[in-house]
Amino acid sequence: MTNKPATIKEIAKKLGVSTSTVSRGLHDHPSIGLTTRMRIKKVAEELNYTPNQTAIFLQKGKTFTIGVILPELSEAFFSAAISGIEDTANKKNYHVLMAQSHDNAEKEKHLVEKMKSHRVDGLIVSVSKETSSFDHFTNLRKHNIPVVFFDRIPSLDNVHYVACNMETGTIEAVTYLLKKGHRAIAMINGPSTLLASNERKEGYIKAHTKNRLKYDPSLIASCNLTEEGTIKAMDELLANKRKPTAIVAFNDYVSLYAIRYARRLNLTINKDIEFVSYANLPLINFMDHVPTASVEQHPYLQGQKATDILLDLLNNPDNAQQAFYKVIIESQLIENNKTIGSI
Amino acid sequence: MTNKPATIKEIAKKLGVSTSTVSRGLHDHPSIGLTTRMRIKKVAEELNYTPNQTAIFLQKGKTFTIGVILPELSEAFFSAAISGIEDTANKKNYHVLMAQSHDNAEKEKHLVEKMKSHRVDGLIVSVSKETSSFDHFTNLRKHNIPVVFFDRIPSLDNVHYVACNMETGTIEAVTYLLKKGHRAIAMINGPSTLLASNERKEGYIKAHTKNRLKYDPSLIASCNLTEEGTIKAMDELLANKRKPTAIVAFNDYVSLYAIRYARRLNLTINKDIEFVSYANLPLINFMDHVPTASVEQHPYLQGQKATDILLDLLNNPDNAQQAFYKVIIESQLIENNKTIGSI
DNA sequence: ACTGAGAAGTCAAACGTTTGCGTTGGTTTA
DNA sequence: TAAACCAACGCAAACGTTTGACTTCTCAGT
Repeated sequence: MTNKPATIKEIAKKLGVSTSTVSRGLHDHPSIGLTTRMRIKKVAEELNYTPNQTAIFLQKGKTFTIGVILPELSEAFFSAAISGIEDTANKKNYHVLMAQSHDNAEKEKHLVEKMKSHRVDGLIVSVSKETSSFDHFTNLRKHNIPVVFFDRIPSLDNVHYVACNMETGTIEAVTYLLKKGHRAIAMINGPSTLLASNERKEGYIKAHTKNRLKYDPSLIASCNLTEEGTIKAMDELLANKRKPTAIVAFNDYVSLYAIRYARRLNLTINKDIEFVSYANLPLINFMDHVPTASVEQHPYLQGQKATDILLDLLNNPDNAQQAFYKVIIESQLIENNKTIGSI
Repeated sequence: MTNKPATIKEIAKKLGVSTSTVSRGLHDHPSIGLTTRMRIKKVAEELNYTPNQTAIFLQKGKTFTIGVILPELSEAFFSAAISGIEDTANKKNYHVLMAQSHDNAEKEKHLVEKMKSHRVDGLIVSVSKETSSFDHFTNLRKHNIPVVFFDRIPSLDNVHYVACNMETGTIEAVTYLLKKGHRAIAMINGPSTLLASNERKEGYIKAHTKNRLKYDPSLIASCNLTEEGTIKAMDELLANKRKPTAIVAFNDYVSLYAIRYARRLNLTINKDIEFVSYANLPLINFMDHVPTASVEQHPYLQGQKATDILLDLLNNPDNAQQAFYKVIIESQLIENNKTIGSI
C-alpha cells in the first residue's frame, strides 16, 4: 500500500474533492478555503505525499535541473568548482546533473545530447582539452538552452562565461619575486594553445615592463604539463646564460615536479632557487619544499558565479540572447605560510 | 521555429500518421513497415527530434536516474568514488543526480526527500559523520527505492553495501612493520563510533596475535581526526612507557599531522619513528616525510561496485528485498616509492 | 468465393500535475 | 428584490510518450 508513492488523485478521492482543489490547496492558492486547505495538507502528510517532479516537469516544460559537463572530477580544481555549483544550485532548488568528459571531445558531444534529451534547463561547461569544434554548444542556442562556460572557455564570441584572469595574478607573482630581489625570473609555461598560457605570458611581460625591466624571452619555457616535460623545461632554463634564481611554474604540479628535479640537482630550494606557482592546492600545506606563493584561481567561486549567471539567464530569458556575461575573477597571489619551513 | 524541441506529434502530423506509429517506428517495433519506419526516422532527423525524457519518465514511472548523496566532494576519496559511479552509470545509460551532505545530518535528510520527489530510481549513499538516526533511509524501502551504501555504512542490518575491509589492510600494515623489526607499534585510531575504527583495531590485534606477540592496549590512541586531536594522541603515545617506534595512523591526513608534529619534536622520520597510514592519497608522491606505506581503499572501485549493485537491484527488483549485497573490497597495503627519500 | 491469418496501423487511455474557465451557492449593493 | 459580486470549488485540457486493444487491408489456402 505504501508501495507506490501517493498521488494528488488519491488524496482528492479521500477527501471527496477534485484534484485541482488539492493542487491549489497545497500551493496555498487563495481561492481555496482555509479549512479545506488544512484538511488537504493533513491528508497529504498522512499519505506521505511527495509531488512527482517528473509530472511537474512535463507540465511546466522545465526541469529545474542544470547540467554540468566538466573534464575530470578527480582534479581538485573541478571538484571544488562543482561543489560551488552544487551548493548554490541547491539553495535555489535546482538540481545538478553531472557528467565528465574525461577530456574526450567525442564523449563531450554525446553528453550534450544526453543533457538535451534530459531537458536540462541550462548547462554549465568547462570544455575538454581536445574539443576543437564547438557546434554542439552553439546549437544549444536554437533550443533555448543557455550555456555558461567556466575556466576553460571556448574561443567563441557571444558566450557567457566566468573565468579567472591569470594576468593579474601573474603580475602579482612576478612582482612579488622582484621585490624579494630576484632579477632573473623564469617561467615554465603551459602549451601555447591554452588561453591561460597566453595570459600568464602577458602578465609576465607586463610585470617586467611595469618595473622598467627588460623582458628576456629566453627565460620562458613551455611544457606539456607532465613531469618529463617539466624536466625538459628546467634543463632548458638552467642552461640559459642568465641562470634564473626564481621560477614561476604553470601550476602547483609542474612546480612540484620542478622542485623535485631541482633538488635532485642538489639545488637548495629558496636559496639557490625559489618557486611561485598557480592553483594553491591544499596539499601544499603539508610539504617542506614548496613554492613560496601560489596564485589562487577560486574554483569554488567560479562555480558559484557560473551558477548565479545561469540561474539569472533562466529566470530572465531575454538576457540570454543579447548581452553576454563575461565575468572575470581576479586571481590572487597567496603566500604559503609553512608551519615547519624547510628544516 | 527551432525554438521548442520537436515532438512526436509534429513528426506524426508531418507524415500523416498517428503518434503511436511514430513511437513504434522510432523503436523499431516489428509491426511498423520498413518504409514508414525509414520515413519516420528521416523526418525525426530533420526536425532534430530528441525524445522528451521527462515525458518518458512520467509514462514509465522510472527516471533512469540514480541519486548520490555523499559527505564532501572536495575530499579526494569521494571525488574518486563518484567518478566511478558516474562512469559506470553512464555506461548503462543512467544519469547521476549528485548532492553533498557536508556531513550534516539534517541536510542529508532533506536531500533524501528531494531525491524522493525527483523520483530517482535508486540511491547510492555514503552517510554523513553526524547521522545517528537512519529512518530517512529505511523509509525508502516502503517506496521501493533501493539504497546502496558505500564506505560509510550505517550500523543497520538488511542493507546493501560495498565497503573496504580495513582489517586485512591493517594486518598487512602491522605485519609490514613487524617484519621491519618494529616491536612497539602504536596506532592512532579514529572515533570508536566508526565501524572503520573497529576494523582497524581488530586488524591491529589480530596481526599481533598471529605473530605470537601480545597486544598492548595502551598503544592505541583515539582521535577525532583533526590536527589538534592528532597531536593529543601523539602526546599520549609518546608518553607511554613503551615508546612506539612505529605508528599506524587512521588516514593520510592524520599521518601527516602526526609527522609534522613529530618533526617539531625533533624526531627523525623513519629513524626515530616510522609511519604507515590509510588512503594512499596522490599527494604522498610529492612529499619528503611521508608514511612508508599506505592502505589503499579503492574509492573508484567502490563507486563502480556500488553502482553495479544498484543497477542490478533496479533490474531485478525481487533481489532487493530478500538477499542483501554485502560486498567487501579488500584493502591493500601499498608501499610509497619515494623518488627522493628524506634527504 | 470464403475463411483465416498476418501485416501495418490507429485509437485512446494512462502517467501526475497545473491552470484557464465554469459553475455553484450565498451575501452584499442599490 | 433583482442585479451584481465574491468565495470556494469542479471540469477538462494540456504537457509528450508508451502500449494494450482494436481495425483495416491484403493475400494465401481451401
